[in-house]
Amino acid sequence: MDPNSSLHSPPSQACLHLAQPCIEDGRSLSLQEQGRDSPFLWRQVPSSSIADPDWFWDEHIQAKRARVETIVRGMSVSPNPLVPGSTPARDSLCCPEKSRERKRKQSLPVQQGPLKPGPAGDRGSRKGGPWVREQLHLLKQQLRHLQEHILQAAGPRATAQGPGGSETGRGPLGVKQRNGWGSRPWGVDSDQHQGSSRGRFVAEKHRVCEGKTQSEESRFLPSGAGALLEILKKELTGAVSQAVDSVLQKVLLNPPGPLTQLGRSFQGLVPDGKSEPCPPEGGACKDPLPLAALPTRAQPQAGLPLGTLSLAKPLDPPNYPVSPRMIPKPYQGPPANCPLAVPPHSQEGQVLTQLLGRGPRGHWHGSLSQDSSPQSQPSSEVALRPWGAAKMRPLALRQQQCPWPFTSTCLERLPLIPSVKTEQDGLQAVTNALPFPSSHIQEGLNPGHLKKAKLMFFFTRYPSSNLLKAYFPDVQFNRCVTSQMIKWFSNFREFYYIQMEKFARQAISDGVTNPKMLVVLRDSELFRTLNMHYNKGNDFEAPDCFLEIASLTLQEFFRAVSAGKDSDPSWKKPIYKIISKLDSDIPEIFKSSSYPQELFRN
DNA sequence: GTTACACCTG
DNA sequence: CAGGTGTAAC
Repeated sequence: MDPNSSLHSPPSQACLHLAQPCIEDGRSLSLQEQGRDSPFLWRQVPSSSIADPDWFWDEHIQAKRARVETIVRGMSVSPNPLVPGSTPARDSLCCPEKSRERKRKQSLPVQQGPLKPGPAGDRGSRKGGPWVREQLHLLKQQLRHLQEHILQAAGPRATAQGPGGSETGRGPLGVKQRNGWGSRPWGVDSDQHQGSSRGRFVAEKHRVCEGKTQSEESRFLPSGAGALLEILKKELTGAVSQAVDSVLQKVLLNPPGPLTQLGRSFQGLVPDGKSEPCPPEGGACKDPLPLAALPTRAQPQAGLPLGTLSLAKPLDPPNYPVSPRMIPKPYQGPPANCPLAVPPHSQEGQVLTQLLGRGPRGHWHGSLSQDSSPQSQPSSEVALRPWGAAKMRPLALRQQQCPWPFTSTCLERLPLIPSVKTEQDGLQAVTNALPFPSSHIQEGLNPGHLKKAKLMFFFTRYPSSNLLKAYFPDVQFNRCVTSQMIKWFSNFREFYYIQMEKFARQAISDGVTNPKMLVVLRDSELFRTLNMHYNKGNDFEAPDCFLEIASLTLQEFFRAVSAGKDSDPSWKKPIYKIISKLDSDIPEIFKSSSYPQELFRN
């Protein structure tokens, strides 16, 4: 509404407290540093096809596709985290009531356990990061090889494609491919979905190279073949790039390690059709923004007349570079295990699943195989989800019970399931090449949704049901689900206000007299408490606007208590009213159905 | 009557 | 975090 009313409160020290570690390119560098020779997958590529005659194009194409699949398949059996069943069977398959009880007691710990930061967390991130990088490299290498082969196949007509001949293709292509995700000639989403600021940067750089490369290649080909070649290359490149992008997105959103922070530049990456154009240049991808300069709406000014504050709670398109800066934190990710049984038709997704699942919070990233393979065998399903096997029951199974605590109302969801599945299947068919289907409606809320809701609390304390619907596109909202989610936020608020009151009283008892002295900083205990509650893994950086809201809330409590208003039974109401008007826009990235979840149920 | 909320409880 | 309850607004 009034984005400009975002009076950035100068006085708020919170805004100045921006010293955040910028680990931006730790990953990028690693990506390039990683060896480029990763032979094992490419051994499978029959080099003989290189010499295929022109008229063998079709077969050649098929072969290449097959190879891509093979590669992906090969990757899908890569080492996988294995977490010795720390998670008991999650759902009771018999009694809904029991199921609910169990859910209450188990789902939470499950979520919180791995999320818990701390010394023990190191293992995961250290493992996950390199592994993911390695996988990314493999993908990129494969892409490069594919293109080389294509070029070489075209070569016979052109220059000799001897050992040195490959240089023809390798030169320019090599450059292009080293940054695999930056090269998407056809530009399907190349512009909007760079997985990171670096990715974008790289992409720009290579677009230049690309033109040259292609023109060079074209010279060697007959016009028709050249066109075909281009198309092929685009397709192949696209598939791989998309996979890389997707993985990258997931990885970055749920960084296994000191990857990088990124803005919402990749928001559109999610193949859920809800992608949004990446803001033209500028801010979008440069994330390590001085948050202080962000258009945080509704920046409360402590001491400012409330009337002057932006009360808007509307959803303007937030240009809000959320700064889902992933704080590199040690995370104990589930150790890898190596699932052998892979549903044949979900390999691609599975690769990604594994990539993602290895992230620090494996339980967050679920296996996606269910979507792509509705009939996937339970056994393999379990095998693929070592870190939460029990929780990741095959959809088919889950659907037959009410997975959710709501015994009566929940039943109404059951009829929806078939259609949901149908939709998923359809999507799967359409987006066959897509790494993972992210647009599937869920008929219930899972821990990932809870996590997301908690993070959203940083931006909105009083979300409307419509807002929730907008930000949980993968949730099939019904009365039951809506109530649950509303209840979540109610609980969040409860905790929030309790803390506020507690700290306000403490400040008073500590002799503080000036409410403006009460500023919530990132290193303040209050913030830590809150952050621990809403952002346990600390994998998201709370926005500064939250600090400001927190500061204001604290001050309001302080004032009220100081003034003795707490004798009035409803003394908190005015505070609630104030705070309820200070919701900020939630970053668009949160609208992604796969952010930051993709949990076991997916 | 429904919805959303705060509050209390387990 | 969920359930229950009372309240208030629509």
